Amino acid sequence: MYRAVPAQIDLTAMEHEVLALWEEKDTFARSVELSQGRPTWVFYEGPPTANGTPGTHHVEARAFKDIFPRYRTMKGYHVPRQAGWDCHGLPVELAVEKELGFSGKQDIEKFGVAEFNDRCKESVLRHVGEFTEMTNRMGYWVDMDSAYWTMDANYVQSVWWSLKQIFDKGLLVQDHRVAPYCPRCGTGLSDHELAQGYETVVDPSVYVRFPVTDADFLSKFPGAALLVWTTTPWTLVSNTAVAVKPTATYAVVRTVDGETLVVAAELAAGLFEEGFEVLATMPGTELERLGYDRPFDLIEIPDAHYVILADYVTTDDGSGLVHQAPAFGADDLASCRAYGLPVVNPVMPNGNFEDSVPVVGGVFFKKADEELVKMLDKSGRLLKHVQYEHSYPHCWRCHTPLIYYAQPSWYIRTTAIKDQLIAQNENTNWFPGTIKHGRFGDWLDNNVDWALSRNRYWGTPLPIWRCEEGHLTAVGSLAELGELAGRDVSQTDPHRPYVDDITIPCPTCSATATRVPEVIDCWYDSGAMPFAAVGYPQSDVDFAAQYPADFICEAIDQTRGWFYTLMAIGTLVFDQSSYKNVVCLGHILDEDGRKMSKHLGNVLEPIGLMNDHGADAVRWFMLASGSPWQARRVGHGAIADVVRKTLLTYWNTVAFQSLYGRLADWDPTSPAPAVAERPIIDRWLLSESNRLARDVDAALDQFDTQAAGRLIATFIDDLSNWYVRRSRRRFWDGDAAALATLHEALRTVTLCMAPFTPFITERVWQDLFSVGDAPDSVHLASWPTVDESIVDEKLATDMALVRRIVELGRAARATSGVRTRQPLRRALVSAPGWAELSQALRDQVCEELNIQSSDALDADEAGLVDISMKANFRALGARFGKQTQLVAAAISASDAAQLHAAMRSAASVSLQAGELGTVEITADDVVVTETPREGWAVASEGGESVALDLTITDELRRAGLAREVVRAIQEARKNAGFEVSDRITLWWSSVDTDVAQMWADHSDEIAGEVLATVVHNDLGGTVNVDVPEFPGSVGIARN
RNA sequence: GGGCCUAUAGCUCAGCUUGGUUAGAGCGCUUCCCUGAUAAGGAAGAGGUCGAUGGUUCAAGUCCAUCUAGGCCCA
Repeated sequence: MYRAVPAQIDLTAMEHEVLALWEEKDTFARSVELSQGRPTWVFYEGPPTANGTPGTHHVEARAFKDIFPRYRTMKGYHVPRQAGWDCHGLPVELAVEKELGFSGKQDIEKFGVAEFNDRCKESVLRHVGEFTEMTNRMGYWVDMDSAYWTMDANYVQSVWWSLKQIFDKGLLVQDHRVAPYCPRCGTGLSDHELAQGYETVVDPSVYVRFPVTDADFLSKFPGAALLVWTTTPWTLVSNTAVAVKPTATYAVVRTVDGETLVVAAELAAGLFEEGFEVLATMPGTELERLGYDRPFDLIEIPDAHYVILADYVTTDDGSGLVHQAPAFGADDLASCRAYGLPVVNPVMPNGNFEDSVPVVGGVFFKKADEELVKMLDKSGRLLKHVQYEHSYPHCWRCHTPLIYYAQPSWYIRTTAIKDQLIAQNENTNWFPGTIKHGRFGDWLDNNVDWALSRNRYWGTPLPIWRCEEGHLTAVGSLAELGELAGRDVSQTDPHRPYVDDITIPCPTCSATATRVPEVIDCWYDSGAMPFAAVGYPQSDVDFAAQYPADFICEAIDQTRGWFYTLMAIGTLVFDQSSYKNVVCLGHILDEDGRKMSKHLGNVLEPIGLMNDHGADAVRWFMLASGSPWQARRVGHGAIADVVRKTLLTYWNTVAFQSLYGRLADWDPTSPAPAVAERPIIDRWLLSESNRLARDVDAALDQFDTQAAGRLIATFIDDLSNWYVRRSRRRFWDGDAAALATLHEALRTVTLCMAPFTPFITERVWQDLFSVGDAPDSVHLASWPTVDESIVDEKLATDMALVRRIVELGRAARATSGVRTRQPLRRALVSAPGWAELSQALRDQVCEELNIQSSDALDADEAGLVDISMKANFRALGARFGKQTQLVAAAISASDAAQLHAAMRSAASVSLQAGELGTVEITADDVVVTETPREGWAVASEGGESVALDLTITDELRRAGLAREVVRAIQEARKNAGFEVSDRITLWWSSVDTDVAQMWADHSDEIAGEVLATVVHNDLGGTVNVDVPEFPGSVGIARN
């Protein structure tokens, strides 16, 4: 026996009950336990950075991270799900700095690193609580009790171990890195900080002559000079090279002043407006290694000062020749390094030139511009000097102009394993596929070494100890460190400042070695989670069994974040990427298509959103509404739609089944009638539900939640608005086949939906399906088994035709103005396939349209119909190609009726198609539409038409009246608050003979419909029934 | 500057892989119908140069190229 299911449901309240049920029964833990021993499907949770409150975009990612493990569990896999938290990093530090009102590293040092890191840790713990609450509320099943924390001592040591592996391979090295740097605060800035500080400034823009010194070149072009453009004259002191674009065309020009200059050909006209003469042109490649004389001779830069090639150079502005100062530009550094050029930096960390530099010694870098430009002018090097307005990054704290500044930095030489990375990517399945060779593939193709170190505090300390001699020792664990130090340090917090205090005698020279001051990029932490999360290799785990992941999922911004670091570290340490399938989500936007941000005030708070609409609705929206790969707009309207359209329709069908199942005292565990014995509409529904289970399975196997969701939504609509609508009468009668069929169909769709909407399906499972030896949770149940013998594609096609014919019939009724309650005698149907349809299916049409009989509109009626015919281009195009139009024209020009008649008697017909001559046409080459002529209500579409006979006889009119009476009584019953199962007594009274005749003919039928046990031809009843335009009175009373 | 994604009804989106001649759904709007599960359901109507241009083709929303606009990532 079912539990009673209310027709109305408060989704949010229901979800809280379900959460309590899961809690009480420990359902998640049991679902993982019960699958022990089955094949493992490996999932890695990408740790959210716990440095802020969770947003709606986290719900999106977590919905996807939840659905596939649930689905795979139902499919018979064991899917452990370990949560994780990303604890380190600059965002956490910045948040704490803000809380403490700090404005830079000096404040942190003053405050104390130990104290500061404690605050960072505390901040992480605080935010993790909010994530946990959101995660629970949305029904994301992930084990938070065993969560990994990137700040845990064991985690840090796993990271150390992996860095040691990389160090031992010679791939962890120290080098220079150019990064934005604030000379006042003495700190580098992250990209995020950089974005906050752009200000519009006016800088000098200078064109400077660099005289060529190459003898060969000068012999061809005496007195030639390179024309070089820059907006940072102070960097000219450090000029090391000049870069040209290898693929651009350069010209040697003679100006009106008789000067010989080298510039990019396409920029010459803009630079020399007074006119110029082109002496020669050449590709950039021919200028390579051309020597020149540098503008200032203030500092030593050995083995330099020639032209190099660099792809990044553009010919959009300037001169097409770019001055290179590798200490002050990331591009400069990369291109100069390719030529082995030296990196010379005369600017001190405080932003001033070193005192030893002539002229500008002790001057703040930006202040030097003026003096240097004056010198260039004096020496005759300056060709052109204009003021140039552009946006330049400033420190967001102190507004000091930032300097792009080379600092020593630790790198992982990922470029050395680039080919391996590309090969690993080839073996990875991306969803959507475009990312693989697009955004991610491009990133790998243009791989640069990973700048690993950060000059910060709250991070995994770089485990390298260095002695005065410069010998480096990589350390893989606290135990190892203890051995080296000669004392037990296993209980030491492996963070700064504690780990900094541990010194070791250098294994090479025995001098004292101290840890290098840097911490590492927190992206490395998260990329190390496949092994660090389980404490490998220090712990005792079967690592091979859970590496690599079968599935990971994050939003698209992770292409250069986690997706990359996971693959890179996996490849560096294990020669294999850490994941096989990756789902890459688009971003979530607000209702107006803007990015959600606190600044704009358009953030949807996730818990509020879920309490407004229900977590199921939000999940369904994320998973099945629109394309998950694309940026999507989220708003209350769209989510409310999910509730109304999908969830409540599903729920109401369940409530309907429960209501009539209970009324009939139907036992879901009792043997059901054999499928083959059931009415055709039951067989259709069972075929559809088997198709559903099969097709949703196939879609989810390909990570396509959108397609799967569409299948489910369509099925729910079919279920409610076709199967139940058509079968209501059988449910009123407690028909066992109908109850069994709907029960089975609901069971299938409930299982298919369970990974999407875990709450409502759990509730339905409890109410309808958790009986006998069935699992006590839908989430412990298996994916529905598909019985292919029940799938009937022909029946699906036939039913689709029936439903199209019904639609046409409804349209015809609407145009005729004859309401549906008025029975009609006959419908004529013209549609391919109609003639072969079984009587049972035709009966569906008649019942739905309230028509007594339906017949094929065939040759016998030919005189009554108009026939129109048009070409079937798909068929004709395949046969006639270029001549298709000729044949189509011939078809429309011919007499449709004649042609149609000819086709009925012969397989093919000859037709004159203009210059093409005679062609043979078959019935497949045309689309025929037949429409009756007079006295019929007609609707047609796409070669199918329905005609209704509008003749209304007295019998039909009385039958219509009987229906009218039934409807009025039903309404009265409902208004009077009768239960649907209440039996009644019926009274009627009328002096009209026609009405009397109607009662004589239809009394039993009416009584049956309205559950009347007795009918009196008299006045009476407790409830008066108002039948419109009824000459007399009708009354009812509950028995 | 580079890469990727997107552009279809007032709004949110399918359709594009596999080209076929009145281009679909939902929401909203107008009119009507139906209703003993339903906050439902159904019919008709208004509303579309399928971002622009050019090309391929007998035929282009769909394939190709270029462009425009927006978004994301990177410089």
